[in-house]
Amino acid sequence: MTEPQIIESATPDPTPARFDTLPLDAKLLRAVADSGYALMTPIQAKAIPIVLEGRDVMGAAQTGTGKTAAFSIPLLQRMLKHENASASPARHPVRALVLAPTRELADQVANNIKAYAKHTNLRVTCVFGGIDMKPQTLVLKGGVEVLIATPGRLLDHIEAKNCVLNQVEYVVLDEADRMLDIGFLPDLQRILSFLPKTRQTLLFSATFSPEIKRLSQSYLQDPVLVEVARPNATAKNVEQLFYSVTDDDKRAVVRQILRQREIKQAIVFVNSKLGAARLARSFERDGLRTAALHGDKSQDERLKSLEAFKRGEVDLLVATDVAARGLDIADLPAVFNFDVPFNAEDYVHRIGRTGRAGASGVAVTLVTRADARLVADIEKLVKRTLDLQAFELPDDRGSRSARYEGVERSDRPARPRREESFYDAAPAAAAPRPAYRPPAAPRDAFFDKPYEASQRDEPPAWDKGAAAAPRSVSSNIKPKKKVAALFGAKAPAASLES
DNA sequence: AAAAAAT
Repeated sequence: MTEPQIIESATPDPTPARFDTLPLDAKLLRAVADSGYALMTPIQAKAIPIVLEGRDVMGAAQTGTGKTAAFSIPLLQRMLKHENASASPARHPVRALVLAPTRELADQVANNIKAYAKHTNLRVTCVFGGIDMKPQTLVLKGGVEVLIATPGRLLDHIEAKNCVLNQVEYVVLDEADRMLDIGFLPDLQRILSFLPKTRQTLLFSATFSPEIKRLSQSYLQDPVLVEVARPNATAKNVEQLFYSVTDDDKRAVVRQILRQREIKQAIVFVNSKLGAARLARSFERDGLRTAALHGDKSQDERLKSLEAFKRGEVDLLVATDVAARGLDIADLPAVFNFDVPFNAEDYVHRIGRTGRAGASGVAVTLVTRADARLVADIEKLVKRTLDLQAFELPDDRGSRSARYEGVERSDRPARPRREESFYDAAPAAAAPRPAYRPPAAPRDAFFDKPYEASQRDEPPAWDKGAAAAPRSVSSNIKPKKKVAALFGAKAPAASLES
């Protein structure tokens, strides 16, 4: 295997190039201008010319820097330029396939591509699960050139022979490292088995572990690695705060920070669907306009929650990692990690929901003593020393729910409906005092010393087996054996690390 | 220890 060519730029070009300097069809340039873009971001400036050349690309750039446009605009240009001569018009084969790991992201990417393609004759559609297949089937049978999909539903359509994929010329894996992880890989491989071997393949993500880089080489031909800044880097414009808390204090801490920093909107990430549902109810009782987004909700509810949040009708979106990747919510000021994510990569993606397109944002991560390993993993991945601070709540906790913690629900006094808004009704307002003390008085020795990746506490019960070997930073693909098994003996040896 | 993606 040949070494991939590496195009890298640590510092953004000081004079960003304009889209209209690119050799693009006027129809595309007009659509880009309609979208309000004149200047390219660094990943766009680097990747678009290479995609236009027809090369396979692995593109890595920080969250919120316009990766979707970086692959879709040159892809549309190539489709306009290179008519599919072999296709018989009656068959309407799909020419470009874009795969995404969540339904909401597939929908968003499809809407972007539709906007860029609006002056062309290319037909763009999106299929994903959770909704009726029939309308999707009708559209597919009518003919579609650009198909955006989540893996499961696409396989359904393939099996039902609703779409023809044997003439696909372009494949994009958005959030490529997620698409290549163990949970998606079997579906992905089945889908790829229906596609021609000769095609242009594009992989894009903000995070690529060395293992995934290696693995992805078996899906790329003579690829160019386009990297803007260090891989796995977090956006510079996101302030990252880490507070040591107890589980019981978490909700009050979030409320306190919302008030203190006057944060009007935030995503609160939790690690489980049930946790998301419960926490959303709790914030709702506190008078915050809250919506939940997780995989146990109907697709209709999921889209409604997200739309309400985007429209600003909702203050808090309590979500699982279904919302961690790719979702573009304009001007979101804050992200909370109510639970520390299990995968360090997901930390990078979660906090990437704020600070998009150059805006500033704050990311607050609540850390309990059980999270030491996870925080160390994040530290190692983002190659930053994380400053863990103690968080002191005001004496009165400012909340009924905190005071009645542990009391049977039926024993609680009926909660009066709030009339004032959450922010106006601040119960702690009478006692203005700093929300937290600097870590001068750490709670115990655990929080006293800085985390180190090598620091190992007694392994938790669930992780006894792994205690001997150091934990992989890329926990997505921890079970190396399984990955190797999928690829048999011919696991690719070429590495992008040089 | 979990979520996501098909039903």
